[in-house]
Amino acid sequence: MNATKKDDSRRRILNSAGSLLRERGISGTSVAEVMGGAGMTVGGFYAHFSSKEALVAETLRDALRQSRARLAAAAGRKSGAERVKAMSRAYLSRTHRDSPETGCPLPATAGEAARADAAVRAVLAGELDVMAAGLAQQLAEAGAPASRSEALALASTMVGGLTLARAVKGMPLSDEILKACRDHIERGLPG
Amino acid sequence: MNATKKDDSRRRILNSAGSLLRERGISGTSVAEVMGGAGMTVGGFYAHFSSKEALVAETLRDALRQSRARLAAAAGRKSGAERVKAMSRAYLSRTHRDSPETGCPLPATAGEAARADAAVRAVLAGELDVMAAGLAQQLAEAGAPASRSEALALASTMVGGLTLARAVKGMPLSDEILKACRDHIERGLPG
DNA sequence: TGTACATCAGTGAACGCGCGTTCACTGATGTAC
DNA sequence: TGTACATCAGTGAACGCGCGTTCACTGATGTAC
Repeated sequence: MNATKKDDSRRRILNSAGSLLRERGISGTSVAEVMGGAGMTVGGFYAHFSSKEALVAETLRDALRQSRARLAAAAGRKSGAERVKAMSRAYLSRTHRDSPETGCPLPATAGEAARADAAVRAVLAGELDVMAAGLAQQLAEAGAPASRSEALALASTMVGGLTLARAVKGMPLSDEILKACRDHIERGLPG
Repeated sequence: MNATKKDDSRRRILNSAGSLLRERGISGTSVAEVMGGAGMTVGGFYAHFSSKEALVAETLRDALRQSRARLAAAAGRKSGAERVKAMSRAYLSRTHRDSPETGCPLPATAGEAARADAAVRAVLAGELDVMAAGLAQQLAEAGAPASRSEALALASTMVGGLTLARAVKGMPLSDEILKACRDHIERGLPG
């Protein structure tokens, strides 16, 4: 089963939606603009997705997986506390703050997700769970007790810190928040 | 200088906007609905505020102050680590998660704030700074080193945790996130 | 090899709707004399 | 005390616009014979 032209179009739609969603959130992203970014016009959209909500759910899943893969790549071959530290530094970096369109979709979308439909929220829950499991494993390897609980708190600090840093971007407080979260996380790691 | 009828109307507009903004975020809140909630019609709005953005900035300042006062009330006469613990428990509670319209405006608005105009972001920075200073003082009283930095990380964990808990509201993961953040914060407190 | 036909991804214009903002007007209130 | 006038908060309809979604159509591609 080769990749058809339609599969290719769908990929381009998801990539376009991925960038826009990360940069402007759910309500800030229009179907027409997504299609434009994919090199097509609005009318063709419904041959690929049944609604904007369906697109958002698919795109979020896709973007969250990409984001996890990126973080894993940033951590290289490290493991345990060193791996968590590398991930925290990559996530809470100025680069990540200033390049939302290629990063984690949560800062731009998590607030809106509370009001999104069930499919969107289910995707979020599923991907968050995978993310937490991965972090918990590294924390357990590092010898941390209550590693799953710690992993969820870690994720909350990273998402909250990046969200607040972006909200005050351009002011000294922004860098200060990133550094504070990085330091806090590193201080809490075993070893 | 008595409170005039106009002052009273302005107050009602701010209160209405305060509830809606906390519940639905910036783009989810319309000027017409705000005015309806204040018992008036759309047309009168511009006698009180020059634009929706101006209303959002004023409302955010107002709501953030209210939220700080509420947290302070929840902590009663406690001080130091005990005070921080009480605030963390109140902030990361199921009640707060399930009653956004009377709580902290950050979870619903911080993601959007990154794309809001300078006035909105300046209000956020100012109020965050006051919040951090207050927390830092309690942490310093409790004997924590780097208390300002810790205060910023604490705020990030609370905002991030509540945002994620709301995004997956109705699923077991939601309660789990709240508890994980509370436990993490309490584990990090001196004493 | 060539012709006729079916399929279907994508186009482009249109739809109804809600948005932020504007504006001519109303009607209650306060001041001037 | 009573009358004329100015003020101005609030009304309600209208504006232009962008949104998500629909739909008749196009034109490239593949299959049948």
